[in-house]
Amino acid sequence: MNVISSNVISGNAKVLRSVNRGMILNMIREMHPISRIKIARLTGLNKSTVSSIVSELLDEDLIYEQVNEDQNVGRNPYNLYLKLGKFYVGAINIDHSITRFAIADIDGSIIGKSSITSESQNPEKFVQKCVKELLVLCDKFKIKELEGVGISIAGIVDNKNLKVNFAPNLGWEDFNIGEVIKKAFPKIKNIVIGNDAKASALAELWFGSHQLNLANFVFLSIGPGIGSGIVVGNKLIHGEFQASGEFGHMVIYEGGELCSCGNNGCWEAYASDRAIVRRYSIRKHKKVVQSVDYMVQDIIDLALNGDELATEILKQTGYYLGLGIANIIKAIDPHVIIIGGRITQVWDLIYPDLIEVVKQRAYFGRKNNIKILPTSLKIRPRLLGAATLAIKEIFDGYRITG
Amino acid sequence: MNVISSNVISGNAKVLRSVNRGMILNMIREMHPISRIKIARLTGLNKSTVSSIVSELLDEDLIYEQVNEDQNVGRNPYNLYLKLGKFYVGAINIDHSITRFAIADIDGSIIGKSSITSESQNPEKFVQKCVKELLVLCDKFKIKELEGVGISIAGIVDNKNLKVNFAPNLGWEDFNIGEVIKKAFPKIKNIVIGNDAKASALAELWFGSHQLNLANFVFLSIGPGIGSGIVVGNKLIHGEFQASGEFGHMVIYEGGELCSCGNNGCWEAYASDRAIVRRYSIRKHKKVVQSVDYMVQDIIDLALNGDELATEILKQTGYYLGLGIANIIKAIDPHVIIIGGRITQVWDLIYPDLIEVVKQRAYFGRKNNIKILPTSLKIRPRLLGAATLAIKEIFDGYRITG
DNA sequence: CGATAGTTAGTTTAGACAACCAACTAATTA
DNA sequence: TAATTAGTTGGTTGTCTAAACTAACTATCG
Repeated sequence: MNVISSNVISGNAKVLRSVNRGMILNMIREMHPISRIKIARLTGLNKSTVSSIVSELLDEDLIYEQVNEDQNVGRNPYNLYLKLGKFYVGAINIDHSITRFAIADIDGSIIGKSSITSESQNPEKFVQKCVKELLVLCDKFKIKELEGVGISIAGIVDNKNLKVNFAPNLGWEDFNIGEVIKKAFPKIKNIVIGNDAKASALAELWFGSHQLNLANFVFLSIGPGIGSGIVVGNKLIHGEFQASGEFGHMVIYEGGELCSCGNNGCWEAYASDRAIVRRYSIRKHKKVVQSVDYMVQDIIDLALNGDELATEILKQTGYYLGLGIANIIKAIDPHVIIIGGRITQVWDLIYPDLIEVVKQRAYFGRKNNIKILPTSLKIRPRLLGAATLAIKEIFDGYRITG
Repeated sequence: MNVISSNVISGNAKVLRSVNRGMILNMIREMHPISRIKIARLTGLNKSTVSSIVSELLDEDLIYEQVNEDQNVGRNPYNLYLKLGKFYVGAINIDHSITRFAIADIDGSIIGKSSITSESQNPEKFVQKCVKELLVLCDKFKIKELEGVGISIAGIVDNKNLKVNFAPNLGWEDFNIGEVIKKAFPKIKNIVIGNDAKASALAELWFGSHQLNLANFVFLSIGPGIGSGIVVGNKLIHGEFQASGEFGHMVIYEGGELCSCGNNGCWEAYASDRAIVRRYSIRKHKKVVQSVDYMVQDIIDLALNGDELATEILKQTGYYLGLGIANIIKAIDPHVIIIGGRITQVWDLIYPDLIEVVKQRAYFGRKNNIKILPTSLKIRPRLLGAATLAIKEIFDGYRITG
């Protein structure tokens, strides 16, 4: 029905250059060290074209070269590397209790970090405070300029208009966060905001160390609620209203437990940190005890020290996680599912029950192909995700698909 | 992690031409009548470039032009149209009971149709029979050559290798259907096979008459089971093992009704045609009666004639459909959900209960934006879908995305 | 052990291709 | 006849390719 479908564009010489430049730059980013000739072979481009683009990238200081000292027959190639220590981005992760900051290099390595307590009452003032905090970090690490700032936040966000549509934990609605940051950071080139789970997925995709093809995968972010980022063909699926991947509120038990959203039987009423605390406190104290953040870590620590009840509750959670993951597999059929959150601390505890349900419910003989793993990231995914949002802007360009 | 991500390619002059040619051809297909100048304005291409490509398309006989007789100031433009009556494709939809055939023009209009009873015992022989049937149709309508053949089938299929991985209703597994067709149709340019629900989604996307943007939508195919096709950014999501969109087997009621897959509480154990028959026959006869295909139409006819029990059972089905659809909305966040299957005959009966659950469970204030509609196709979606699979090959080319 | 052949990496230059631009023609109304 | 809009023509520009070149290394053989 619709015609110039969303982001499909026509091509000319400059677009062509941008496509090939982007391809080469990303290849160097992902595979460095790599030589011109290897790039030519992998991309199918003529080696003279590769040479021409590489010399542009050298001029732009995005990459550098070094002679390869291998002892092969023939002339040694120059190794090409991504250049670090030159361009930096700022990262802000706004969570319901703590807001974290970081400065990152374009390879995702963290230069410096800090954090403050989140304040939700006056979003404008709070974001101004965040920007100041970021500037302090820049000062501390003698960074004069940021190439961009990425903000990840628990809620539905509209990156195009730089707005937070709905962040229930913070109580923010239709807040134009981009405007506030633009005012405080008038010189900045890129401001990007994203949902925290989707940003985490990006971080895993770009900087994860699992030796797996993540072209099609789902990142599950388990916290008080459950969010996710769905990656298909190396790209995030955002959804028509930026609300895809809200698996936390899918029904798995029609008429079951009451969820924070007001409905019954949502997955996160069974498998989230909040559900763990609820189940544990009911069993332990015969009533529901609040304060999720504290408690879930306590329960995990108890389990790690051999506490029976805590262990039982967490194993149960593995089962419930598996139920929802089986649904995700049926919906998306990803190659891998990667899980982030405190629960990954007790991975060995939850995994057996989790994988058993998944295998039992994995339809169509995929039993041996299901890869479910904890995140490989050493930095908090949501914070590194915020950085990735900004880094992505530097490397993304046009792409040709066939 | 992976580098030359799947189907991303580098560009040169020829690829550029293909991108722009494809864009113009598809614009004529979707919007005809349209003039060169309008295409230039919409694509952003220079009008001389458009003229050059259009004259190529005229030479290839894919389009034709006609003077526009409007009374505007200035020279009248030539209207460009897609040329019909020149290229045809064959379509085969293999279902568990009936296999249908069609010859279609490249605008999706059906030239001729026929059908035979499905035979699953000897897949190779049966497919040979299908090919013969298609040749008979060609003969009947004096079509000398087919540009391609599309086959849609209820099951998991691997289009790359033209294999049926798993078709439980037919009992086929790892059957190389492409080889059989290639042998019988040695001259044919394109053979495409696809899952029936995914093919239906394509048919709705290409030839549906809902005046809606279907760039992001889900087609739900309700039959004995429930399958779906997920379209994101105008493209089908296939899944790592070609098994995405198998929403029929997601749990909505942990521990609930037994499903044909052996697990409990799957959506299709509540909302499929088979579930309708089961619930109706238990209430009517105090036991489960088999033969789904017959019975569901009977129950629908009863309801259309005012039968109370049939009406009640179908309204209940509306509720269960809504439950699963709410899950799909949370997973994918599509712009529209379109439903195909016999159940759409009683759309007015099921819709109120369906939409009520969906709105109740639609998180994040989307209550007024949810579009759930019956298919707009006049031809059986699964058959037109098979045709679309083959037609798509004629129009698809490289695309540049930003 | 040193000259030379063989091998591989990267550069240069000429040519092809496709899009762009500006000036043109064509066909209409005011 | 002026104004307007659609479409064509011919020259220009940007990018990729192909092939011949240079650069730098190893192997080997007299």
